[in-house]
Amino acid sequence: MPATHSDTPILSAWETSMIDVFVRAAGLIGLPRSIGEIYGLLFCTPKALSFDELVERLQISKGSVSQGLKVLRQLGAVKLHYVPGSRRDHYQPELSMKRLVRGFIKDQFEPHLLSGAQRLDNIDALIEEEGDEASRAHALNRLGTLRSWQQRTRKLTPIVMAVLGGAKFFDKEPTDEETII
Amino acid sequence: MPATHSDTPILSAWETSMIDVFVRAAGLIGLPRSIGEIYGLLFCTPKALSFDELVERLQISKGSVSQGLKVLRQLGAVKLHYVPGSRRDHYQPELSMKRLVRGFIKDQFEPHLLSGAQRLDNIDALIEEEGDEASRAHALNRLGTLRSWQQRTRKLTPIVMAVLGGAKFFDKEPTDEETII
DNA sequence: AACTTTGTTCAAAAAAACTTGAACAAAATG
DNA sequence: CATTTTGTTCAAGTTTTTTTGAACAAAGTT
Repeated sequence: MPATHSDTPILSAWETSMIDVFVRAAGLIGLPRSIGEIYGLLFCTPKALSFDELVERLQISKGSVSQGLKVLRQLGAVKLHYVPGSRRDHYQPELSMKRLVRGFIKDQFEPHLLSGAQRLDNIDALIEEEGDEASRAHALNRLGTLRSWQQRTRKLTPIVMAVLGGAKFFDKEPTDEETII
Repeated sequence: MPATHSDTPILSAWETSMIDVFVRAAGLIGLPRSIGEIYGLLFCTPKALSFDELVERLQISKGSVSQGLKVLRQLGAVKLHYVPGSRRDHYQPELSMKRLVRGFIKDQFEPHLLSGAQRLDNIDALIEEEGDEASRAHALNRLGTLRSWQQRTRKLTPIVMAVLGGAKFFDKEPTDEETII
């Protein structure tokens, strides 16, 4: 019997399938497969896993695991779990959907939205130094549309978070402030 | 004067910048640059543009424009605009954020959610044919978490649409049905 | 019917994103 | 302090995605 490697290197059928779900989900939000795999395996496993265990069970390189964990930490999607006997870092998945979504929005969405606001101001300036009155008017009109889209997107975020928090939520008018918790 | 090509082949500064905004936005939701460019130029331009005008002004291949318009049509992000004098198809951008978002969700998100539901049932079956009682219990527990995430995501969609519609919105309890419009 | 216009398709080229693994750094251990 | 353990970095390799452009189809013109 040519035992190439022992212990628990192979993933069970249900683990493979569940990891696959996370790989797809990762793809959906623009994250690489390896990140889906890492989070997925942590999600499947009862105990915290070390760096090495991730490398071994997922059969991916140390580089991928290192970079993947870095991103997952930034997103707040994994937490370091101190294990007394061991010098290694151990990881557990964040299981709160609300926190996962917040991390993603804060890290991947909001930065784009904010830089976007500045860009629109630049475009505004560029339009002012343009050709005839009529085309300037149209350009400013479209810019206004874009600004309204941005605003609405910003308003959406806290609402989404509120709903995920299982919160009671109330909103009288589109122009009103939201009452959240 | 070596006039390589005439008319309006070059984009103005503000057009370039505004198109850039859409290219970034496209990237954010996983669509190729060319699609951002096409929608962006349509968004900048007062009149409907033909296939050829898109090719010429954006300086991209016919293939890219053809495929890009196909996707944009599927998403409902562009509309065919009949122009009396011309045999060519002319396109205008969809300007309603609500419709744009709905198109995107319907086309890119919901399919994954639905197929996801089936996948979870398969995983359920796989877990049942597994090792010891304890690990099965944990696996089923995690599967339950995943199902609750799915459900919440499904609940979110109509809420997002309602908010984008500028609608009055009310929700007493997490478990309640939503009252929309 | 032959020709032109308009747009699609798809294989190949180009570009972008992801993964790997070897070299490296940091810190603990003996 | 030399050695081992643990994890990071990054250039090079691989894979995936996107773009191109030439061949093709469909439909209108003359």
